[in-house]
Formats: sequence, C-alpha cells, structure tokens
Amino acid sequence: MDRVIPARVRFAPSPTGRVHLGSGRTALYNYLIARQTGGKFILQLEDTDKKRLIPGAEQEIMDGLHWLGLQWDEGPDVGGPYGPYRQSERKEIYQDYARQLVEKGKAFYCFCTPERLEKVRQEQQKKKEMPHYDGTCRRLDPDEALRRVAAGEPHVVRFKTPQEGATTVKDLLRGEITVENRQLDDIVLLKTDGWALYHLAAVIDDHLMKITHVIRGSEWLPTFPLHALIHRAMGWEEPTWVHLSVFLKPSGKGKMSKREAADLAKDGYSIFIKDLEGLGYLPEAVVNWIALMGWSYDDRTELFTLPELVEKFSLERLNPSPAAINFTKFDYFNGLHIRRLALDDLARRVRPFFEQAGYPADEERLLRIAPIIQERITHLDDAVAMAGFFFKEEVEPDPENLVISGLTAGETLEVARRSLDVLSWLPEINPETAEPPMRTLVAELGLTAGQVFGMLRIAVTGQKVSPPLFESMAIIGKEKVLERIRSAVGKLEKLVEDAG
RNA sequence: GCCCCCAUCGUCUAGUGGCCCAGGACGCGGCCCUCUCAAGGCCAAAACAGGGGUUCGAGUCCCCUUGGGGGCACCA
Repeated sequence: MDRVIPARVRFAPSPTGRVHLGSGRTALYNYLIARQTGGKFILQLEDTDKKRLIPGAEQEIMDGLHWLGLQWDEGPDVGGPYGPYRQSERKEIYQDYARQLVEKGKAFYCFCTPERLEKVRQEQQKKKEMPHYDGTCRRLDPDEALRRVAAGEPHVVRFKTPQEGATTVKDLLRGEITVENRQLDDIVLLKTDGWALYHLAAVIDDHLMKITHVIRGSEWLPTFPLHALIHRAMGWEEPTWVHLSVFLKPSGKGKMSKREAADLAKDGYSIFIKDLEGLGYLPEAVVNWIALMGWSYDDRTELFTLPELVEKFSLERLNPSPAAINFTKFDYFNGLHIRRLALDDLARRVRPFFEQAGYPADEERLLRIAPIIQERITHLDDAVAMAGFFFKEEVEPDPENLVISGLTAGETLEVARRSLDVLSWLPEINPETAEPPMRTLVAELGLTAGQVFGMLRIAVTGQKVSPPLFESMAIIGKEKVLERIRSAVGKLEKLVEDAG
C-alpha cells in the first residue's frame, strides 16, 4: 500500500443559518478524508459577518457534528496549533495579508461608495452586461491612494484581477476549468469595517492552516478561479480543490427552498440535521444515506457504517452531477440501521420517545419489547404507536372492533369466552405454552387463526396492529392479559344485550 | 443578460471504447411466508435527453441543441 500524506481539511460553516443535509455531507466527506489518511479534521467558524450571525447557530453546528459522530481535531472549542479557529479572532491576520497584496501590486484600495457602485451596477444591467467593478480606483496612483487611506478616508481593498488572458484551475472532479480573466471581477477582499470577506479569509486560512484539500459545495465554483488567483498572487501553493455537487429538492427540479422545507415538515421530514434526531432517525442512517448521495463504492454495496466509510471512501469516486434528495430511501436506510442495532442499544434509543409520550418506560420492559419491534419500525418514534400499550394500565378497544368479521357479536363473545378459558388454565402465557392450545381451539371452532387472534389482539393491545400476539402477551403477563380479555368479554356482552 | 458546472430507469447510482439488446438499490406492481403489521425471499415493469461527428465499434471521446443547476454583494 502506498504511503498516504495525512490530509488536513477544514469544514468552515457560517453560523448564519441552520445546518442542513448538504453541509452535513460536506462535513462528512472532509471528516472521512482526514480519518482515512490519518490527518486532521478542522472545524472553523466563518463568523466575520456580524450582521447575519444567528444566536445558537454555533452550538447547533457543533451539536449536529457530534450527533453525526464527526469529531474534529482542531476547532474553536478544542483549540489546536493553527488557531484561532474563529475568523472573528483573525481580523489582524487578514488585514496584514491584504496589505501585503496591495504592496505587491496585486490588490488596491478602493474608495467608491456603495451608492456609486449600485448605480454602476444598474447601468450595466440595463446594458445587459455582467455586473462588475468598473475599475475607477484601480487606476488611482498608489501613493495617492495610500495618502487617502492615511487620512482616514473610508475604503475597501479589492483584488487586482488580471484583465488580459485566461485562468485555468483544476478541480478534482471536473478537471481543468478555464475562464477568461475579463469575466472575473475585482472582488472586495477587505470591507470598510476592516473585516475580511470569505474570498480572502478562506485563502489565507487554507494556507496558514496547511490545508491539503478544499472540499466544499459547488456554489464556490464560479469564484474558484479567483481563489486560485489569490493563492498565486501570494506565491502560495494551491490545495487540491474538490467542488461537491448540490442537493436538489425531491422532485429533482430546483434546489431546496424555505417553502420546500416547510412542505417536508408536514410529512415528518426535515433537511436540518438538528431536527432528525427528534424525528426518529439514527445518525448511522443519516451518514449512510448522505454519503451515497454523490458518492458510490461500487455497483452494489449500499450499507456502510462510519468506520467502513473511513476505510472505503475515495474522492475519485465522487459524482459531479446534482442529486435530488430522496427521503423514501432515507427511511429505508433508517429501518436498515435500526435492525442492525444491538437490542439494548435499541431499547436505550427508543426510551426517550416513550417518555416524551408520557409512558413510564422502564429499562427492563424496554429490553423485552426491543426484539419484537425491531423489524417493525422505520423510525424510532414508531415504537410508541407500535408498543405504547405495554405501558398502559388499561386498554380501551372500541367494542365494534372486537367483533370478528364474518361473525356476529354473540358468536364473537363465545369465541372470547372459550379463549379466556383456554388461556386461564395455563400456568404462564407465552408463545410456547399458549399458541398450540389456542390453535387447537381455532380448529375446533372452525375459524382461522387470523379471525381469533385478531380479536384477541384488539382485546389485549387495543390495537389492530401490534407485535406478534403471544410474544406480546408474554410481556404483558398472564394476569393482565386475562383481565383485558375479561374486559373485552364484558364489552361484547353489553353489545349483545344492546342489540337484543 | 453574461459566466461556470452537470446530463444513464420516477429517485440514488454502476458503467472510464468492445465484458451492456446497460448492472444494483429505493419506490411501485405481483407472488411466497404469515395471527395483524413489518422484516425476509422470489418475479416483473422501468433509463443511456436530441442531433451531428471521431472510430471497425460509443452510454463511454468531440461539437451543437435542449434541459437542469450554480454564480454575477463591502453574504458565505
């Protein structure tokens, strides 16, 4: 095996919004490359835009990554040798390099007001031109510009993008991309308030933090050549660039929107990592699912755990085309991973949902329920609807539902009484003791198991759908089972009386 | 409007010039199993966007068209 160079990768979300599946996947791929190569996964916060910060967003990012199991090696909370890991604490660093670029003649001070720029933009749009900086301050005498800066005149720093020729950059998935330099703008590097913009900050951080692979969303593709140009202007070596495809809404037409997210919520889905736990999803399933949206291992393997992904992931097998989010398949993966859980693990994970629903779910009983619900639920919270009756003192089935289809209430009553009789003679009720004699009874009555067991299911669980009858009875216990059947007998008697 | 990216079943994808009259998975339909519901097993329907090239041969390479996506801020 070839000796691999440990990758240093940086996941740098902005705490200006919620963490969604797309950023989760970007984080995942970064994490995988770091772990696979024995490198470092770095978390940084791009919090330079004070106006857009959202309280709590920082915590949501960290909680989300933790929940997915993506622990970072360097970050705002754990520190590291290349900090600080909050861009808001790196202001002077960015200013220093911006100054260097100006000194090298690769950038310039710009004194244009936002109002003037807006006017220029509008005129350009009217003329059907691509909006871009018109170059006014670019032509300024550097010494004069310096004097105006020294005099305290408000200014920004802009990159002096080459006006001639073309720039060729290389993306790992797409190969070489060439753009005419005149299509590139003289982007702002440093704002009037002295804060760096993404374009400058990202390039500097990538260099200073010795980042080997920039793995990010394809929304950066258009400005990618600019970033490479800044690297080159500084005389720095470029990292390997990898631009991931975007996630489209389920229909495949268009990207996710607020409207779309709201519609999804109605169906019990969410694109926000934070919501997924409460919706009964396993982090294992989320990881497996998003890993496969834009990446594949071969033509058949689909089940992956995080450690397996660390072993098998490769950037070369990424798919550059956009992918529509498919929640149906997400549900499938969730069921798949639920079934792979150890029983005590399943019991532990399902417990909060019972408690939230108001059931006194004790560990011992949960452990007995786990095996009979494991293959019946696709979301953890489905367990409540499936097995809530185990924690109820009494169940209250609708008398009408007790009546066996094809039989009268009176006939059903007789079946219920005979069943009660058979079961009451047993020392204990479980599949081994109860099922054979009950099947004998079913045969004697000339009915089907479905008819008789179905009635008993309603009587004992209060539900039309439940885990297997006798397994359920074993957990409920003989006493309470008989009690519930007696209660059902009572309901049937009343039904017969009322009818007669 | 301009620039960039992308294009195989409804969806996620395999396919890197002959192994493909295109494989897997989800979903859908059918069957089996079955005390309900699941899970599981089996079977079926379902795609190379269109048009030009290159080549003995193209899903695979090139060009155009079309469609989709992204971007064009003192946001990230």
